Amino acid sequence: MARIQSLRGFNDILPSDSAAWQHVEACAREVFAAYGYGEIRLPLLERTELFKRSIGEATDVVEKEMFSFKDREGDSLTLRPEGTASTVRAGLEHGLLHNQQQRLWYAGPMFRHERPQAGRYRQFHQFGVEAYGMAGPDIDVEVIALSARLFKRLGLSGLSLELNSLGGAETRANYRAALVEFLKKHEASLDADSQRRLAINPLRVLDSKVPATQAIVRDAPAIVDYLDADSRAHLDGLRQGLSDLGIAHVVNPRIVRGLDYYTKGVFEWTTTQLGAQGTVCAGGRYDGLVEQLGGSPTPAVGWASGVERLLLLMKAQSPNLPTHAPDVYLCWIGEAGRRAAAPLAERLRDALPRLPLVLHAGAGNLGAQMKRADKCGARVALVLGEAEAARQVVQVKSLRENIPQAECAWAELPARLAGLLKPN
RNA sequence: GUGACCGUAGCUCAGUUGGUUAGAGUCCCGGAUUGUGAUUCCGGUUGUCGGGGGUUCGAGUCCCCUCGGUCACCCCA
Repeated sequence: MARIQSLRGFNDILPSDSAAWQHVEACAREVFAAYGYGEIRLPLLERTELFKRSIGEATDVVEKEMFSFKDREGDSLTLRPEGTASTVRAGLEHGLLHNQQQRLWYAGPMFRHERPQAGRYRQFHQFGVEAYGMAGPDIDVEVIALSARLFKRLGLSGLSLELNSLGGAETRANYRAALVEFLKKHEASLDADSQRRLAINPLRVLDSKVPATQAIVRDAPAIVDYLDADSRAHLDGLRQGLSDLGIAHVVNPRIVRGLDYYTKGVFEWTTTQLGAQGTVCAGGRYDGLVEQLGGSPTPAVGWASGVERLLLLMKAQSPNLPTHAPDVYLCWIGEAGRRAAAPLAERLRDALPRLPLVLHAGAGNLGAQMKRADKCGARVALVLGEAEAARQVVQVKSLRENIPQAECAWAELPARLAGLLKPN
């Protein structure tokens, strides 16, 4: 009989990995709090129309990557492919964006119907920040500094920050016209994909990896030369602010972003250590989106980061990620030991609520129990037999360090075990 | 959506030009040690060889289809 398996690209996160996930999430939460960002929790399902109107009809995400379906009333619904659209929708719905500043963060699963590969899954997890109501580059600098601090906290190295500016709507239109004019002259020499993009989304041609196309694109007009004064000043301010904070970056005129709502400054954190999916965090300014979704004109900037990619990178860079290994394994022998063990375990948990302690359950002689204690990664095994129960003591055996086994009275145990608690 | 490679025990894998009853390591269980793990020794359990069809006296092995995985294209976090 065929067993039911998870859907393609939908992964289970097992206990052997979930400690590392929790660590990343906890670090992110702390950093968001340190900058005064408030969490917003959003539904996973939205009206399809929301994503069409925000991300853009002609983008790949909307054209062919959304999990969309009709519900029982015949409405078209979509599992969210990203978080920004929902954040704006919720902000407008609850009046969060009207004439005020907001610093928000979110975290959770996103869904895109793509062919899975390293660092790319159909259900993947992002956390992101969004800041509303602040037009100057100082807030762009802030969200980037926040991301840099987070990556540092996670122990990541070797990431590089690339910036570009897409300008406002007007410069984008001007630049687009100039670019199309240039590319038309070389149309015959472009690869097939780029020829197709020329008609649909010419900016993406800049991003092509085909060598022949790259050679042509090298001489193409650069958007930087078309920037309006406002966008120009914004980019300069952003760069200055980053330099003031010592955050290294390069301007890469070829980074474009596949979502239509971006304006002015956009950026990506990338690594060369993750194969083809090297972008670990990306974002930018989207000053037009709030108005586009029915609000008043509101400046906005934000980014999103992929948790799976961060974890892949952490695994590649640091050999020991956190685990769920308990500190203490309590073994017992005989009926008297068994009956004394559970109350003792509860007393220890009362005294040391954060001490992970596993009480042996089920069958198994002492040898088997010690084996379990070792295998589950405990640092200390406690042994409680008939003799110990009668005298209200336990044997304390260190499993990881060369410390002789010693006896300890129940009353002294909390003090003795407190030293095992991990800092923080 | 396109392409390449790969599917044999819970895990990592071997399996000869097609040839008896499909193997190893690991893991797990028991014992050597009726109360001491990680080392050692002994014994034991673990299989729809991804699924279906075909060729053949005979298929884990060859062919076709299909499903799944990995990586890349594309795209993006």
